[in-house]
Amino acid sequence: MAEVAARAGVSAMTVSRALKSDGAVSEETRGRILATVEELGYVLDLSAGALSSKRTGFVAAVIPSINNSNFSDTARGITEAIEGQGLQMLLGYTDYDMEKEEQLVRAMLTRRPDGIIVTDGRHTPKARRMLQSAGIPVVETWDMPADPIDHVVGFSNAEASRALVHRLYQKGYRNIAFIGGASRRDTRGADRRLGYKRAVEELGLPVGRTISFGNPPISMQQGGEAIVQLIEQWPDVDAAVCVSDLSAFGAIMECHRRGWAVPGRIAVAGFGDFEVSRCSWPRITTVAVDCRNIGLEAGRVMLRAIADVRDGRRPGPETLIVPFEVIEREST
Amino acid sequence: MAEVAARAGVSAMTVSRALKSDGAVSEETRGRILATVEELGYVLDLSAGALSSKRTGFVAAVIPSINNSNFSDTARGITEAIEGQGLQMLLGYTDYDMEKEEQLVRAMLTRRPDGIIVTDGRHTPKARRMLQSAGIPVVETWDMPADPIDHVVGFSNAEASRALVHRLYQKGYRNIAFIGGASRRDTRGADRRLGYKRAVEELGLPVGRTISFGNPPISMQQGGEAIVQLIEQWPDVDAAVCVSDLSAFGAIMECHRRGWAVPGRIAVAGFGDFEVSRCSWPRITTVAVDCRNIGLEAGRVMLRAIADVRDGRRPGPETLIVPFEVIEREST
DNA sequence: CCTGACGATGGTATCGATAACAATTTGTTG
DNA sequence: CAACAAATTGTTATCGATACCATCGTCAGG
Repeated sequence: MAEVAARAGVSAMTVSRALKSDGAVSEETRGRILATVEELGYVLDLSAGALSSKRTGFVAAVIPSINNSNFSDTARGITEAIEGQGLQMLLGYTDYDMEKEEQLVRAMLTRRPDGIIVTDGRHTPKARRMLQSAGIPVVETWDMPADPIDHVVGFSNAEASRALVHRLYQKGYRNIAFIGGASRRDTRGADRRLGYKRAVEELGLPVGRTISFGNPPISMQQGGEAIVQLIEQWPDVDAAVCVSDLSAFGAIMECHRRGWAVPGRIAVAGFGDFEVSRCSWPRITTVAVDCRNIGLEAGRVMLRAIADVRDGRRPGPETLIVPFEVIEREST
Repeated sequence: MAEVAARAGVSAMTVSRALKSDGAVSEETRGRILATVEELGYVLDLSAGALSSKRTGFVAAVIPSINNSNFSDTARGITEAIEGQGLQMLLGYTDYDMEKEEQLVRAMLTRRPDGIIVTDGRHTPKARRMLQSAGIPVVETWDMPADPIDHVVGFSNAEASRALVHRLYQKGYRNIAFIGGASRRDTRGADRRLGYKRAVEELGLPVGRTISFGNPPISMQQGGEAIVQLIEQWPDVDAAVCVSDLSAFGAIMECHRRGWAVPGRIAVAGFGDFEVSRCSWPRITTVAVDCRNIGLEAGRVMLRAIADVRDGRRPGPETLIVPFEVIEREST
């Protein structure tokens, strides 16, 4: 930067100002400086700027999986919201593992992000403590935490799942099962199972029709294996609620292969409104959440929070509940 | 850090050493320091360390889309390779847009990564120049660039597509079409189309059976729309090669809906071996590339290159060709 | 008992930018 | 044209760690 400054006949400070959009520099000087920058191929070093300004321009985002289109949509939403504001997303994934989340949070805080967005309402005690004492805005998403750390942009997975079961009941199904992961690592999956459980209980339906299969993320293939197991174990089941659309799809395809009509022999519903659910045949009944919008809103909450910190304001945490919708299609 | 140092009765330098794995500190002192760190809840500030050590510990990774499981698998591979080496991935996506790639590269270089991995062999002239003059290792992946910038871990999309068409020919198909995106933004898609073109020409098959539909990423739904258009335009077509498995899946589902047998009325093949191709019915013939492995290898090449830079070595660029495989399934 | 090697630790300069304030120039108004 | 405000630019200290070199014991070998 000193070199650019010398060449343009100004001080380094003026170069610095010329390179920020809001810098107070005369148009003429800015032009000259930008030309010099171009000429020398100079690239600003934000890692140095971060040190003096005490703002890195990073927003850390922690998602369970980068391969799950629901969460990558959320990541896209976050990017959309913050890019253009001079912020850059620092993305990491936990593989649905709270221990890994803790490590990741630790690693990210080491980079001194201006804020952090996590995709869960539950954390290890250490992770929680780190998030609380980091001194930056925190947004928890995709969940309704019982005891929020700071801001929240989410919905109740249990409520959504419950609503889906009720819808199936209205349609006439009376023996409804749940297919989900075997591990409790996936807290959202656990919440969906809980919602299912509540619904069958309050509807007076047979309970305990639950197949647990594999570790998250539950794959299409596991859905296929699970539905076979389900039908063997409880032949009278007439509908299956799957923890996600992917397992629902796998289940339906396995049914096709075996000549079981969907619906007819068994109805299958999913969760998440993945593209495959809209394009497969039959199309899959599911719960749609606007994943990208969760990211957008989380990003916006983060922008406001960062601006508040910058300007010394101290407003309370925001809680945003995003809507979900049960979408009925041909699979039920 | 000064506070930790004072509390532990040592200098800041010793604290710094205690916090690196390779630091030369006596076990006793390290123990005392780590205890103090824990007690105070101190978190190392890498953004400051980066400035003095001139190594940020970032590896920038630029992929076309975060929603495409092929590329997110590659990103996972990169993470796997570099994490545990004190490196952190800085991920960005271009939406298959070379202009956006340029902006992204610019933004990433501003963070002074220790290396950068891009998912393409073609770039805007400016992007190319920036990558060349950044003074850090560059790995181009998923492609075989005509004129590599530095290291390469890839394969020829054209060759893969050509091999697929040949396999269809062996199976007896004689009127083979291609379904791809309308834009030339997706350079890999363009390469696949090129390979298709070469194959039908050298096999003496009818040429020009090409449907272009929508912007990348080509969705499932667009695959469905495209196959209808294809059959209307050339009713004698007996096989369709799709630019990706997702469009192939959409096409097959649309055929189901309309009662067109796959195969029979028309065979459909994809590209990428997405999970949906293994789990749908019929399962989809495709070209499998080990996406995660591309990331792993790219990460390893990067690790070596960074170590070389650190130790002042200056070996030539590596080129790694990863294998692809045509997998024949029931859809053809 | 001296010497040199080595392990452990400390002191100081420095990485490359920006904040904060100071200084200078320019413009405006009565 | 004086006087003051606004716009522009410069100076210096600083952000929080690490590189580099110096220092101080300790111990083995002669």
